[in-house]
Amino acid sequence: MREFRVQKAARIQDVARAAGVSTATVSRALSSPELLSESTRKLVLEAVRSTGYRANKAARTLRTQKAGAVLVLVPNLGNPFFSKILASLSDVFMGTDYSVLIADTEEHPPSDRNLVDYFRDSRIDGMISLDGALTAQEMRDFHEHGVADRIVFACEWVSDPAVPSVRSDIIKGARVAVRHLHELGHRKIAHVIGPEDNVLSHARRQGALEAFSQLGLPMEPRWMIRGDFSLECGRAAAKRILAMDDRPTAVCCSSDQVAFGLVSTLTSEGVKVPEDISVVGFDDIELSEYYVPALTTVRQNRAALGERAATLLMERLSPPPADTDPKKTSAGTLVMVDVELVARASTAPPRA
Amino acid sequence: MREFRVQKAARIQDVARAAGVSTATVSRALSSPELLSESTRKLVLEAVRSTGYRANKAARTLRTQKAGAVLVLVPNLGNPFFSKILASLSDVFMGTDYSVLIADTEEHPPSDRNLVDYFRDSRIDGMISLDGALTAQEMRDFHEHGVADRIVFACEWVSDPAVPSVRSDIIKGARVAVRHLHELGHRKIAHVIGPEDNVLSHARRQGALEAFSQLGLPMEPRWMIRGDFSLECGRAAAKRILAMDDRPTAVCCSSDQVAFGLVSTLTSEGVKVPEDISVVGFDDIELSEYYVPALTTVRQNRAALGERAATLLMERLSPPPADTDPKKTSAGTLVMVDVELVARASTAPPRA
DNA sequence: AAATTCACTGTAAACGATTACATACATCAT
DNA sequence: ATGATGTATGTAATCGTTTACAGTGAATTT
Repeated sequence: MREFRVQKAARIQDVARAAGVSTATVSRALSSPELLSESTRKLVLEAVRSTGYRANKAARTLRTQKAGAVLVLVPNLGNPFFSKILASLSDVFMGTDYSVLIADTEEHPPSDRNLVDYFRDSRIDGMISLDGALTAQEMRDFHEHGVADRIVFACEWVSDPAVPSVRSDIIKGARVAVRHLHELGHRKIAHVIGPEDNVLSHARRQGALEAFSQLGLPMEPRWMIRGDFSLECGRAAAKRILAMDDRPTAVCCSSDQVAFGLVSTLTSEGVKVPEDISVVGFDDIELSEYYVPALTTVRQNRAALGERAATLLMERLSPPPADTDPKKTSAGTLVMVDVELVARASTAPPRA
Repeated sequence: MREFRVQKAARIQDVARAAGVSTATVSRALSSPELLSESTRKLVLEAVRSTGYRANKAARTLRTQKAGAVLVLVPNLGNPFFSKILASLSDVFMGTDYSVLIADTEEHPPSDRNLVDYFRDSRIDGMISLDGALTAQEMRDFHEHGVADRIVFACEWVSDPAVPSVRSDIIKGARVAVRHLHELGHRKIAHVIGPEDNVLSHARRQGALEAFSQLGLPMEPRWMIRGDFSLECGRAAAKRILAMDDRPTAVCCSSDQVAFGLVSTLTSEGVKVPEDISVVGFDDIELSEYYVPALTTVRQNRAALGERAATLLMERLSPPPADTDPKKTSAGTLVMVDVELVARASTAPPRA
């Protein structure tokens, strides 16, 4: 095996010596080059190059009180819906001075985590939460430690007007899903809805109700199936539906995953989709287009959600020059991302 | 809106004052409590509690030269195969003093990233790469800066004996897939294989060749379809197959995603799976069980892959007491994780 | 010619922990 | 009584930056 000589990392002092200047000058050459004369700057930069110098992040963080990192809170990293948003977030931050830390909230409930500590021990400057289920206590902690304005919610959110959020137009999403089914001729429409305490469930229900009342359809309580957003929940919903005397002719699901669980189970029980029952998903993850049948669904622009949330957080972390109207950023912000129906093969007119 | 008084964070000095001891004692109370007398320890811990003290990570990192963080390199965060492994990795580290940093290598090719810098500026202590496509230059950098022994590969790997890796028994996987199809009666078996330069493609091919020669089957070059691991590639492969005069009766795919793309396209062209063509995937991601038809595939134990990689890295970062045999850990390690065939509905005997 | 300004650069004090070394006191063997 | 040993604590140096402040000439103003 080859031998390598491990060279000790150069510090700013070494660069200063190599260039024949003070450490202050080296520091300035890197962070505020406009303060230096053309010649010194070149000199220092050359010394930086030749020594292979790289500024120590810990020292810099300690001195500047800026961590240069953000934390992303993901409810379930294994879920492709979230992981795609994470990908888009990380893309934005890669081009900046911020590192991206992640934490999966699923395995770590509020009791055995302490989010505000990430701020307090200067590991992070800001946070993006894809999880709307932060506790009231946690939000209080954020306020008490003055970091509430360095948090952005994406997808889900908490009802705290001080904390901005980026979200899809869920209400519209639910509405267009129902409209689509109505146009195809469906009148008996079931819903698989998320957990009671979830903000998305509320919005979804509101959109559906709006559409139903506008179309003069009754909202049958027995066709509201409570669940969550998982594959397993779709399977359970299918079983509920199969057991009904008077089955719906179409189902709106709380996520694409639910739709997959539903279709898979219906199909293996001999109920055809879309011939016997039409199914609409929600999210439009990559796979939906390749499902059998290709899934009709409401597209959430996940790339945009991530990108907007990241941008929003960065703006808050390093506010633009002070001449900007302070009122503009001081208020809680709400960025709404449009959704659209993607009609594919899992929906069709009901049997005559 | 409620007003909050933002309290300035307590430093170790404040705790020392509150407890009437020196900062050294406070530090010891937290990191080596056995050095202190029972009474002082209690005294300090109470002061820590009352001041709400939390040690500043940057200062600690600077002083101890340990970052308390690891970087996970993911080829494509949006891919559920990887994100599940990431979830499992992050789970292990959550219980420790390490934070998890992530970087998506897809959007950031070797040219515009500098991995060794993460080590050099003391942002991280170690790294886990799910990407086997690190350049030779990058590996050389790691060696030169003496950090090669703080890297672990998972799933994919590079051919560097000094760097340990955790991987599935891919060769066996390919073998059992072929055997399964053979047992069902298939003799005309096609393969969608990954990129030429990918380590997994090699292993896969080797396993398939072994099985073919043992079974006395010929390996028809025209049934080797080059591709990658994506949905789109599955679609392309389907088109290739549809265009053939003499079609295979079964196809082994390089991933479940490829299988989805393949099945989806075959089906929409009127070719039935498994009646006309059987399809075997690779990975067994959550969705495979819920696909239509449920996908026969080779299960990679993603939770184990992540967990083992994380454990392996931690061992290397904080080696067990020196009385352990040094030879045991100094050599490159290879942890092999078992795979198994999961027979579901996408495979069946060929048409008579 | 003196005073003022300006453009650069250097000196040294932080930032907030950890830890080598020194010290103090009690205990114990001789 | 004396020195040795051990236990518990304190003092102060250190990690590697950034930046307030001070200083130095040269250019410009009065």
